[in-house]
Parts: sequence; C-alpha cells; structure tokens
Amino acid sequence: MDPAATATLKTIAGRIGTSVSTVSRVLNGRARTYRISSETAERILAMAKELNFSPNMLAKGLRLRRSNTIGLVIPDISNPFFAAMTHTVTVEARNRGYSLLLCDTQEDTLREVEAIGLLQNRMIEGLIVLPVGQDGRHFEAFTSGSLPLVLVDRYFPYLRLPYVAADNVLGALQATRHMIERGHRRIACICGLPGSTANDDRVRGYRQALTEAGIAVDERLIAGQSFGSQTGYIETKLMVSRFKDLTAILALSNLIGFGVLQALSEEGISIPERISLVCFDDQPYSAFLATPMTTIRQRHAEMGQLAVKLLFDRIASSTPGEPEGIILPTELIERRSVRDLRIH
Amino acid sequence: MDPAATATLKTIAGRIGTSVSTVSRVLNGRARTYRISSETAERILAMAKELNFSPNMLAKGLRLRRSNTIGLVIPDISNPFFAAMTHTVTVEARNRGYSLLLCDTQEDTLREVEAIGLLQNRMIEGLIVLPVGQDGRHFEAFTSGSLPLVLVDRYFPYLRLPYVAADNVLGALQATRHMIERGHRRIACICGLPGSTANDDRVRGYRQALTEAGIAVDERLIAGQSFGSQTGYIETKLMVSRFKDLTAILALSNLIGFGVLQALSEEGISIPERISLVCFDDQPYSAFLATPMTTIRQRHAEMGQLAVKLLFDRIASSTPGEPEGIILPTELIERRSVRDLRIH
DNA sequence: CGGCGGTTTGAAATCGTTTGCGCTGAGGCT
DNA sequence: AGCCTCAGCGCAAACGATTTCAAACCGCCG
Repeated sequence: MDPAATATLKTIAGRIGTSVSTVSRVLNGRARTYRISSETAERILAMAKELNFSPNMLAKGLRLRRSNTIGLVIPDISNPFFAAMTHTVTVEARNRGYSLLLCDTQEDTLREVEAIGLLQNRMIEGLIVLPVGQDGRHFEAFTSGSLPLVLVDRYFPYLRLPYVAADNVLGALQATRHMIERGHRRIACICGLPGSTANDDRVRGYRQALTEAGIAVDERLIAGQSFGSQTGYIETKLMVSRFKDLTAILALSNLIGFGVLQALSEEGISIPERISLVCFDDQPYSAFLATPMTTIRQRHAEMGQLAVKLLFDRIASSTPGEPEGIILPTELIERRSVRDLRIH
Repeated sequence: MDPAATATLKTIAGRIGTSVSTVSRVLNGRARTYRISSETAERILAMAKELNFSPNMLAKGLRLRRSNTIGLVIPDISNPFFAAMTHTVTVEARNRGYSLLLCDTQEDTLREVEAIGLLQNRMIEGLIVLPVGQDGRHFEAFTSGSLPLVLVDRYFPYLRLPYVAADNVLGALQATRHMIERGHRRIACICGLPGSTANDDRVRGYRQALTEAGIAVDERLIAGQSFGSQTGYIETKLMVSRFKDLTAILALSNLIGFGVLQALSEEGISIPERISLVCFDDQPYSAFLATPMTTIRQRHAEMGQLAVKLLFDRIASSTPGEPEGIILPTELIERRSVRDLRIH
C-alpha cells in the first residue's frame, strides 16, 4: 500500500541485485563520476521512482553531519511583527532546500536557552534568533562561530555576533520629533522590556529628541516593563490620571499600542483631540483604525530576508569572517493620530 | 571551549573506562533495571554533566525510528489567524517534549504536497495540516493511519481523517441572519478559495440564511476566488459600482475584510451608513477599527489545542480508532458595522 | 602468459544511539 | 566437586545513508 514509508537504499539494491553503494551513487547524481554503466543507472532510477523512494534525512544527516535544517527562535509568533518575519524566513529557507525548526519562547529567556539547546541536538546548520534580549550570556558560545547564528530585532552590543535590526534610535527620534514639531511637550513613553536593545534604543531616541528640543526629560513619563498590550493598558490608565497636562504618548510596540487604545477608549479620551499617539510597528490595520495611526514602520520583510542571507552566507563559507551588524532605517508613516497643537 | 558540540556516549565511555551501552543505559535512567552499580552510575552522570552531554537526536531518531518531532503545515503564517494557531501548536508541542517543523505553503497545493513529503523524510511522528483545501488527494495515503495526521480549519468530508474546524455554516448563518434581522436584503458575499470547506460551508450558510428568510439568492452577489485582501478589494469595487441597491457585505475572511475596507474607503462609502459589513475572524484590532467591526469569532486557540491533543492521542495509541471530526461553534461579536435599517 | 590499465561495482567503516544476549566471577547449595 | 544464581557489565547488531578502498573482469600489450 505504501512502500514509500519503508523504501530504503537496501530495498532498491535488493530488487535490482546491486549494492547499496551503487544505488546511493546513482541517486546522488554521481553515476558519471563513478562510472556506473548507464544501464544500471537507469534501472536504479526507475526502481527508485517506482518505489517512490526518498532518502531518510535522519540517516543522511547523521552520516553527513548536516541536517539541511535551520532553527528559528522567536518570542511570540502570534505577534504580527514576528509572524511576518517568520513567514519570510520559512519561505527563504525552503527556497534554499532547508527545513525550519521553530521554537516559540513566549518572551522567556529560560525557554530561549532551552530551545537553543534542543535545536543544537538536532544538528541544525544555522540558527536565527529573535532574542528576548535582556540576557545574552547564553550566546557567548556562538561567538566562536562553531554554529552560524544571526540575531534579529534585538542584539547584544558586547557580543561579536552578526545581527540585523531596525534603527530603533532613529525610529523613536522620528516619532518624538514629529510630536514635538507639532507643539507637544508632555509626551509619555510607554516602554517594552528593559534591557533589550529594541527597548533601550527607542527610549534613548525619545530622550534625545526631547533634549535636542530643550525639553527636560520627566522620568515619571517613562514607564512600562514589557512589550505586551497589558503594559500599554496599565501605564496609560496611570499616566492619564496622574498627569493632566499630558498631550501625547509614544507606544514602543504595536501590542502596547493596543493597550493604549483600550485604556483611552475606556476613559473616553479621544485621539488625537485630547491625546496624540504614535506607535512602533506599522501594521495592515493601522490605516483603518478609528483614528488612522501614525506609526514607525520597521521593514520586517527585509529584516527576515537579510537575516536568512547573512545566515546562509555563514553556512556556505567555512571561514566566518567579521560578523556584520546591519541596521535598517525606520520610516515615519504619518496618518492622523497626532494633533497639531500650533494650529488653533 | 565547547566540548558540548562533540560530546558523545563514546566520549563519556572512554573517560570513565566503561562501554557505551552502560553509559546509554544510565543516561536513560535504566540504571536500576540493568543493575548498573550505583557507583558507576554516579560517575557516568557526573561526567555527562561535566561534558555537558546531550544526545544526538538524529542518531537517536534513526535508531528508535522516532524523532520527537511533529510537522505543521500552514498556508500563510503572516495571517494572524494562522499565526495564533501556530503559537498554540508550538507551545503545546514543546510542553510534550516535541519539536516543531514548520512549513509555509503560501496557499499553494503543490507546495503543500512537497512540504508533506519533506516532513515525512524527516521521520516526523505526526502532522498537523491546515490544508489549502481545494484538492485533498494527497491525503488519501494517510487514511491508513501509517502516520498520524490531523487536519485543521479546512478538511475533506470524503476522507476518513480526523479534523478540527470551525462551524463555518453556523458562522455564516449567524452573520447573515444578523444582517437580515436588521432589514438587509441585498447582501453581497465575498468569498475565499472555492472548493475548500472553509469557503463552501460559509457560502452554504449564507445561502441558507437568505433562503429561510424567503430572500432569493442572487448569484451575482456571490463572488471572490481567494482569501487574500485583493479579492476583497476588487470584488467590492465591482459590487458597489454594479449594484446600487447593495446595503451589506459579508467578508469570508479577515484579509478579505481589509480589502473591503480599503475599497469602501477609497469610494468614500461609509460603514455602516451606506454599507454594512460583517467579517469572519475576530482579531485584536477589530474593536478599534474606524467602525468597530462586527465579526464571527472562531476559537483558534481551542482549535490549536484540540488539534495537538487529537494528534498526540493518535501518536500515543498504536491503534488509531475511528477518526474524529470536531466542529467548534462560532460566535457573533456584535459591534457597530451593521446598520439597523428598520429604525429611521 | 604475466601484467597493466580501464571500467564497473562491492565490502566495510562510519555517524551516535539503543538493546538483546551473553560473558565473567563470586557466592551458595547439594 | 559440581552446578546454579545473580550482580554487573560488554559485544555486536541494528537504524539508513555516504565514502574510501579495493576487487573483479575484460581486453590487450609485450
């Protein structure tokens, strides 16, 4: 019924009356170089097709010490930003004949460490990690280049590892300047995971924009501990009740943005009339929101493609070379969630 | 520096001065049953820890004929509906000690077939597929139960295979009835991939609701060929220009909904004043759209969990038993995108 | 007729694990 | 003394593929 499940080199060899070596050589297209008679070769090919043979990748991987597999470790696939990245990575990997082992760490460093260990046992040839980002010690082992690794979105400046990330400082600068130019002075910054470059760079951009405009940074206006929507919700509730003079919010992720939206809507605060808002991560729905959202676009498709390219470059060349860090510019997508305070 | 990469049973055996068999047995916790002296066992354990040993899963899989891996085949991870599903599947798989091989078929049956073949070579122990759904012939081989498979979201009624899906007929019924009850008679249905149960059942529900209300089904009001946003965009443009008496649209997916939104916004048609809209798939952003969207919620988290449960039940029990089909009810989430024509 | 060269193929080792079976030596029983 | 039992472990064969080394066969030359 299904000999496919069990057809092996030996099966073919047995039926043809030849040895496994010959079969292997023919099936790997080495018939010529090993001078297998074309008659034998054809019979083997025919039989392989008939039995619907395809090689056991485990055995192959064991022998060849390579598995044709790469690993992808990601904090949370249900986040559309990560999902988009995953999409391009799977497709690119497939195009190169590689399979993809996926781990979702749920934004938990411990699970991240576990996942990476697990993947290594599976003899993956390369690893793309979107790290949780607070702690990077478990990546030190990779600086030797034993297993190609590329970091995406968040990275560790003190580790010599290739990465591709968005220019988070620039993004926050663009967002904050945009609001300042429109007359905003009291701007809250609702943050993600402290310690991650994605967060800290954004906060730095925010501070810088304020400072260069001669506005004192009010530390109480900087709050938040994670990239989830709860952070946005809670911090917004607190902010609007505490600081009546607040006119704008910078949300450091799309999920945080949701929380802000929810809280503002519950409080009956309208955007942008009472509070202006800029969110990180442009999304398909951003334009269709009640107030079309002004956002900072990160080029996630390009990030994914670059990560794959970087990774396969390293897989291909045995000499790793200098690890590159690629920073992609961000872009401000202006819609209607920022009010111009100068008019009126 | 990193002996981890190369530590093997042999390494440990060599250092301790014992045989690999003993090491294997101890490391598998079989010390007692094989009567290994506790002294030897402890030395082995200690050495394993020291060398940071962890077994080569390829070799293990080859020998044991099981890889501790399952496969997930999905049309498009960047679609939030699928992303949410993927999230629960990865997490559940991990909780059971399994890894996850992921394939994105880009809604292409050919790639789907390829992907499934590839995964089988990797000796996966089970497979969850969200099929493209038009053609299911390549699933026939699985009805024998050789490799546990569960279908999600779309399925094939003529194949005896376990599946978990939403009650699409019900969903469309709920949506269409909702609109009819509010006085709508001319309701367009913008469809996804014809031939897939997800699409066809929804269309059936739409027809049924119309029929039971005594409204003649106008075939020209049923259009669309794919679940993507372009379908929504194009068909909406055509519909509104052709049928001036149209008062409502049923969009059979969240992506189609985006297209509808875009087209309507370009045409300057307001929701729900001129046109009412109900979309399949409730999303986090649905409530925050310009017009909070009335949607049909499918319980994707439950679907993912059930799929995993079904799959592991089949993996665990060698006797497959009757394949179960599980249909999850849908739920209408009423917001404000449907106008009540009876008032006013 | 021995050896050589070219052609076609096979045997066997290897990758890292697991596991059925059997070996060895000590002690006890008759 | 002979035999059995049992603790404690090792040998070797798998799993399915790749690859090195060399064998077998042929014709042909000297």
